[in-house]
Amino acid sequence: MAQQHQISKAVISRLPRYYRYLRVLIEEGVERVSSEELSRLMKATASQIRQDLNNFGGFGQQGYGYNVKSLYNEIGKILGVEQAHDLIVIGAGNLGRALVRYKGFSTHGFKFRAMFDIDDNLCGKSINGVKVYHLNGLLNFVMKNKVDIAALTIPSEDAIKVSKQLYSLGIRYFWNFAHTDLELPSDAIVKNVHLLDSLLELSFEASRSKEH
Amino acid sequence: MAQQHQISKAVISRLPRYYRYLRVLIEEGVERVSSEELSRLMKATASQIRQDLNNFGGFGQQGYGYNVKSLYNEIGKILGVEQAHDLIVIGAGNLGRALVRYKGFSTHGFKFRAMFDIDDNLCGKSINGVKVYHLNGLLNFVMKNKVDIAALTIPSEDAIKVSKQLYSLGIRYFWNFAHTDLELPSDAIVKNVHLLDSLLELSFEASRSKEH
DNA sequence: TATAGATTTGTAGAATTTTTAACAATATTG
DNA sequence: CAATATTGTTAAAAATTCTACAAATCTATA
Repeated sequence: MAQQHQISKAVISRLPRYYRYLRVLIEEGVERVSSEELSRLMKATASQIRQDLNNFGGFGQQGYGYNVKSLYNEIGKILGVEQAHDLIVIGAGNLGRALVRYKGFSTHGFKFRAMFDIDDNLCGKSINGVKVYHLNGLLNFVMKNKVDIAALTIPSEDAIKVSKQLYSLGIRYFWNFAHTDLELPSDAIVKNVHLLDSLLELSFEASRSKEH
Repeated sequence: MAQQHQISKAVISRLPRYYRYLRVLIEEGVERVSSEELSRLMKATASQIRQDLNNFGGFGQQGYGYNVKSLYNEIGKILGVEQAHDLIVIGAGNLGRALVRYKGFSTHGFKFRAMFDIDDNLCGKSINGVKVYHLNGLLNFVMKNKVDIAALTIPSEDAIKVSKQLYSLGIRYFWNFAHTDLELPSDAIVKNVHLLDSLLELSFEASRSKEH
């Protein structure tokens, strides 16, 4: 096994962005790229790019730069897109439906296996080929199927409750869209998408500039 | 005008979270809170909380702590929830619809004024009281109405194009859900919600832990 | 093919930013 | 009024970013 020195959060959060830009370069038929070129494109410093990538190994070559395709693949490996990830979505409202309908996830190994809701009008339906079950069937489903990640698109209190159930069933990865923090043991890994928080940051900037 | 020393991004990104927790405390009828109590609740250090809040003024009192309600209001002011913010949503798909349907935004001063789409089946409809117009009418609408923030829930290329148009019409605040960075002058302020990026971070953690 | 000059990485160390610790100053409480 | 609680703030520690450059490779040319 390779060395497993701790990668900083700041670095991890930038990886998907590198991945994104590299994909664009591939689509444009670009074969090689230097950290300098990439930095201009991404509005980052070349030094940061080199240092970030070097956390995972020397992907570049002096005098040449980086091979776009192979760097893309390496970052993909690091991000785990080569493994299949099985997801369930709790909540089949607009947000949940938006998730299962977005094409981009499936091309990176994410497979939506089921949705769950308490609304009887939704249960039994299929959204983009993903079946909606009643929340009552959640426990049964999770015991019988491989589930890696649970996406939570339900109100805060429900999200806290359901995430605890899912944790007790062994699920450790949560993609949380509820407007609250989850209350889980520390080995659970939660990625929050707090839309109001992000909108408030925008509001902060907007109000602030008006003061001048 | 008060001093306007630069507030760090890290601090700003924590403000909405303070705001969220304080609201919960208000709902629970809690009148005062110390940085120590809050830190336990929020899993942060008390020191960080005190220092963050102190960027904006001495809201606390030695020997007492912080008055929950007044701190909540102060942070609300800082975040600009007292001003009305007029939003438009570009893209009336599931994601756009999820935004205009979510109750939480309107209670903080955010008003969705219109949605725009190119799908004729959607145009003319109303979603949660918000009318969907054809994208052709965007320019006209923006010239005749106050628009503070544009939410973009359309594919990447379209988002880049439309955001440039909106910028040229004077809009400076963008809430971008497209899977790309926008290409705008530096006085535009963009908050990105890159769902795939956030899912990939989760995938990174999941893959990483499997290696052990 | 050999070679000189240009390019570009990987990395050590400096600078900056962010977080945490510690405590004097001050208010609260009984 | 003494004991306790808790802030605001200074200073230290830790984390992150940037600068600078030696080492390695590439490219063009004779």
